[in-house]
Amino acid sequence: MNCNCLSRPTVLHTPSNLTAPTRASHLPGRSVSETNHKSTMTKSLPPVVTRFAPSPSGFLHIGGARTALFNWLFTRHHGGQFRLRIEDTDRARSSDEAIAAIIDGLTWLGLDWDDEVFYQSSQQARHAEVAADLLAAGKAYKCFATPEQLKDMREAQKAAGQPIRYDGRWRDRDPDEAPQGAPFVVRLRAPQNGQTVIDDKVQGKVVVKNDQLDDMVLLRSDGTPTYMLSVVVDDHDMGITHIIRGDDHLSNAFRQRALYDALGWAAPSFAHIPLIHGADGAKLSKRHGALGVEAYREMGYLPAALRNYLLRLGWGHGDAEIISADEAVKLFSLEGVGKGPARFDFKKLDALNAHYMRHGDPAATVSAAAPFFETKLGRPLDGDQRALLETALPLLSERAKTLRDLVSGGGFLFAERPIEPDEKAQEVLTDEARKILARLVPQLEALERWDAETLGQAIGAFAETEGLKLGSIGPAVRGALTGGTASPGIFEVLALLGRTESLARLRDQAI
RNA sequence: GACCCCAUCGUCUAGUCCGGUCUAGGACGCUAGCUUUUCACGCUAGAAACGGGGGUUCGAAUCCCCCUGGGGUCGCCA
Repeated sequence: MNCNCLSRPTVLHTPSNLTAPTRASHLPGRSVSETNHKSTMTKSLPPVVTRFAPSPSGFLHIGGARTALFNWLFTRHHGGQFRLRIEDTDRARSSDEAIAAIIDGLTWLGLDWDDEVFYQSSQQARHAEVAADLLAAGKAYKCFATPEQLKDMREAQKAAGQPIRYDGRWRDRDPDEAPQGAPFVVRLRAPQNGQTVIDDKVQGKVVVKNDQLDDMVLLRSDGTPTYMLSVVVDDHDMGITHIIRGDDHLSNAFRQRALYDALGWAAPSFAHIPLIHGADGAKLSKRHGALGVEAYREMGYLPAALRNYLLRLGWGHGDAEIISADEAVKLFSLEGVGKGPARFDFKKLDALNAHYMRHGDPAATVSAAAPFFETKLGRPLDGDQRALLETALPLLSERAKTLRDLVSGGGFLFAERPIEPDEKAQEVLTDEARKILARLVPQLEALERWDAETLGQAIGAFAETEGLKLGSIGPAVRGALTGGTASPGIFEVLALLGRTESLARLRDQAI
């Protein structure tokens, strides 16, 4: 697979990091020249510029997050620029909350973008101007067909078993035939013969006959640009070199390609990555399991784990499974992206999350876990408690898949006395067991050192003098200390809780 | 319906481009055993896939065709 991107002419693009970051500086608009400038920049290859262009009508869902990740990885791998563009052309369906959620989600995942956020709606005038130019050049035309007429047309086509597409009724008709002042849309006069070939970086060579494509709407009857026009103009103006996006845009690419050609612009490279499906194999949509990334955060997943999981979903590199962000940047390539859709599997995400909790950066895990503990406790963790959490982390994470599991397994650390043993613990804390506890307490009180090893020896010796096996006193100690029947080893728990608290909890249950 | 895309264990994938080293590898999950103060972790072992049919070839998971199955798109949404 060769990279024809290297020979693509680039647009003259002001390095945005050199301009003052004013409110308007990220609006290239008509200041962008269309001059091909390859000769003056021969020594450096055209830089890679990618973009993630979500529509702010929902939240950053998992599929979008992966698209962003792949763009980010590809860009960082090539040392290029990764831009964030909010496709808010449809103002009615856009919301500030959605924009905030997208930005929060990307930030949480550690996907940083270059330059300021670009808002597509800020370019409407530019888009309309491009359409006007096309109209003037005869490459676009006015279509006076009403929505009702088009609806009828489609129904007729469907009834006749014909392909559904605009029939070109105004393509060659004299605009003067339309009623005076009638509303119209502007459509692209797309080629009707021949074929269009897109050498997709993931899907390979894809060919579509031009007679399959109809004349798409560029400008709505209210004069606003459609998505199809906006993306092409913005991608061009922003100097985007590689468009990496969901598979669902593959057919759009052919229409957009026609627009590029009409405009005389070189099209960027395309890479259409497969969509993510739910565990049942059905498409992951907003109403079917497609959660926003914040939902994964709330479920207790670490960003590093989710990122690693998303990376491996649809991309592979030999047997590599655990891949750090740095390694991913080094290894990532579009060639490694699979062509088929992948199903989302929580079990594997769990496994990855467990790995990162156990072997990742402890400080990051503690920071991520703290809010979960605080929510559970209803109060903030103080410095000592945070430190306690950090020392307990290795023990706790061995028993957890998510940060939530950390809370359910480590809640005893911050529980307030007297601890209420749960049902199972109560069964273990028989009168007999409580008496044993009473005899154990003085033995522990006498200890000079209070660490797991010393405690282990002391309790072992106690068991021996009592003529008991460790297994018959352990559960009671655990029940008294944690209020439950599952926890890290009791010696470790004793050490974690400290002498004062441990003894107090044991006395609470002893009789 | 039309057009386009895809197809290896239950799931994610390696291998496919450059046919033989594939009695198809890894990971998650699953099963069994070991370890063990509980729960886990860990370790060991195991079950588990080239959708079907035709070709091409000495030889095909790998190349070609058809079928089947999945998916996407067909808006004055993005």
